[in-house]
Amino acid sequence: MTKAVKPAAGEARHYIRIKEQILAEIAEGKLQPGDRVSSESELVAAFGVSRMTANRALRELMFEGVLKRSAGIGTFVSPKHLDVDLLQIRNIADEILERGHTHQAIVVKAGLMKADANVADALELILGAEVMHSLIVHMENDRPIQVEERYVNPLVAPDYLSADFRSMTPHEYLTEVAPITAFEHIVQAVKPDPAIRKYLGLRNDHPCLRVFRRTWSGEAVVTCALLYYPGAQYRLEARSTKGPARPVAILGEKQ
Amino acid sequence: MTKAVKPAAGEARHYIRIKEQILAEIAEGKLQPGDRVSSESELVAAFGVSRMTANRALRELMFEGVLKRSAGIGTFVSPKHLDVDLLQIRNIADEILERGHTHQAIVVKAGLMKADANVADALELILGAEVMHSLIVHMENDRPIQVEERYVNPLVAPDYLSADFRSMTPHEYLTEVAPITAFEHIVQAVKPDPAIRKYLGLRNDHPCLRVFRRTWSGEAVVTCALLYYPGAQYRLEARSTKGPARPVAILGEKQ
DNA sequence: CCGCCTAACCTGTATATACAGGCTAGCCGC
DNA sequence: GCGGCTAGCCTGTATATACAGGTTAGGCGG
Repeated sequence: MTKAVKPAAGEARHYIRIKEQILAEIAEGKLQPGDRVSSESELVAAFGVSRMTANRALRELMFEGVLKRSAGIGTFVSPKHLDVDLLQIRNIADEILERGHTHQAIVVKAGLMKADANVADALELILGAEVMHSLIVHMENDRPIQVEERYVNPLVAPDYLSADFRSMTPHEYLTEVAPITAFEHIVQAVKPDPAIRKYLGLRNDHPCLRVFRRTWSGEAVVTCALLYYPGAQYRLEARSTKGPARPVAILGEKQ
Repeated sequence: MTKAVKPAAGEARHYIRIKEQILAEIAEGKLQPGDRVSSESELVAAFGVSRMTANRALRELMFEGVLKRSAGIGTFVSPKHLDVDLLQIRNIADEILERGHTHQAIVVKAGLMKADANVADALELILGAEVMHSLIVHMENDRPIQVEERYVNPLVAPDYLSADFRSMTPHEYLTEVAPITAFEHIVQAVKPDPAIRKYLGLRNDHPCLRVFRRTWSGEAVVTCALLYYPGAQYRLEARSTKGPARPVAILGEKQ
C-alpha cells in the first residue's frame, strides 16, 4: 500500500517533482505544444503517487498556463508558452555596450547576511537563513546608470560570491549557473533614498524607476534584486511582438 | 461521515463557494488587508466540507494573490496593491471593478488637433495630419488613479470623438473598432508637470509612473497614449508565468 | 451498413485520514 | 521569576477512495 516514501532527489515534494519533469520535457522539446501529456493515472503508475497528487501537479501547471486540460479528453501542452522576449531580462552590460558605450561595475558590497523577513519571503527561504548579498553600481561611460541590490539563494548558486563582478555581471553569472525559467518584474516610481541618490548622482527631487525582479530556475527562486534607474533617462520597454522596435520619441519630450 | 450533499446555490462546487464567500467579504470590507481569514478547520466546520476542500479554496486564493498563508500562523488577506500587467493591455475600468471599487471617468479634453512631430511619428502619420486627442482622468472610488492623454489615428477610428467616455473607456471603444494585434509599452519614472500633478492630486515632489503605450491593429497604429500613475502607490507587473502571483513585500518596504 | 449502446478512459470534485513541522500560550519545575 | 517543555492550533503534503460526467472506440443488433 505504498507508504509515503521520501523521494530521492533534493526536492522532496512529489507534486513538485512531477511538475519539474513535465517542464523539463517541454524545455527539451520532447513535449511540443499540443502534445498529449501523461494522464493522471499514468503519472500514478510512473511516480508511485496517488491520483490526487498527480492531479495537483497537472492542475497547477494548468493554472500557470503551461498545460490545458479537458475532462474526457486529456491533458495537453498549451499552444503558446513561447511568448518570448516580451519584456526582456537583459544584462545591463549588454545594453550599454549595444549603445556603443563602455560599461563598468563598481562592487560596493558583497557578502553573506541573514535573511530578514522580506528577503526570506522573496527567496522562499526560512527567516534567518544565510543568503548572499551584493550591491553594485553600474556605470555607463563613467556615469552611474543602475544601482543593483541583489540577494541570492545559496542553495542554487553557492559560489556566487567568488565570481568577479567587474568582468561578469551577477546576471551573467547566475544565468550560467541556473538558467532562468521564470521571472517577475514589479516596477514603481519612487523618490530614491539618500544612499541610492548618492550612487546615482541624482538631485534631490529626481524620481527613480525601481524594478523588483525575481527569477526562478525550475521551482526554486534563484535571486531577487532591486534595480534603481535614474528616472527619466531610462526606459523600460515591453512589446507584444518582436517588431516594431523602431524607437519613437515619447510624447511630450524633446527629441 | 457528512454525505457529499449538493450545495444549495447556483454554484455547486464547494471550493468555489468558499472562495466566493471570502472574496465577497473582502469586497464588502468585512475582511481588510492583513486580517486573518478563517482557518481550514473553521471552514470545515462552517461549510461542512472536508479539510482538503477548504485547503483547495484557500490555496487557490493564495495562488491568485488574494491571500497569504504561512504554516503555523494562519491565512491572511494580502495587502492591496494597485497593479497593472505590463505584458497585457486591460481596460482600467475592469481592473478597478475587479478590485471591488467604482470607476468614473472625467473628460477634460476631447477634440481634433494637428499632429506635431512626436505625435505624427508615433502614429506613423505625416506632420500636421489631423488627429484626435483626448485627456481623461480615471477615478477609483473618487480618487484619481490615472491620467490618460491619448492620440488616435483618424484613419482607423474616425468616429472616436463621438463616443461617450463616461460610459465606455477609450480602450473599450478602440478595441471594438480595431482589435489590438500588437502593443508597445515604455515605462519611465518622471516628475509630473503641474497639470498632471493637479489631476492626480499629488504633492510637489511625488514621483509618477509614465507609461507610453502604442497599439496596432494589423499594420496600422491605432492610438498612442501617455498614462500617468501616482508613483509609489502604483505597481506595474510583468511575469513570465501566470502563477504564483503570491505577493511578496518588495525589499526595503514595510508590509 | 448504419445506428445505438456500452465499456474504457479521461478529468473534476469531494471525502476521510495521516503525518510533518512551524508557531504560541501556558503550565510546571527549578 | 524565569527557562524550558508541552499541548494545541495552524498549514503543507500525501494517501486511498468515491462518484460525477465528458469523450471515444468498438461491438452488437436491426
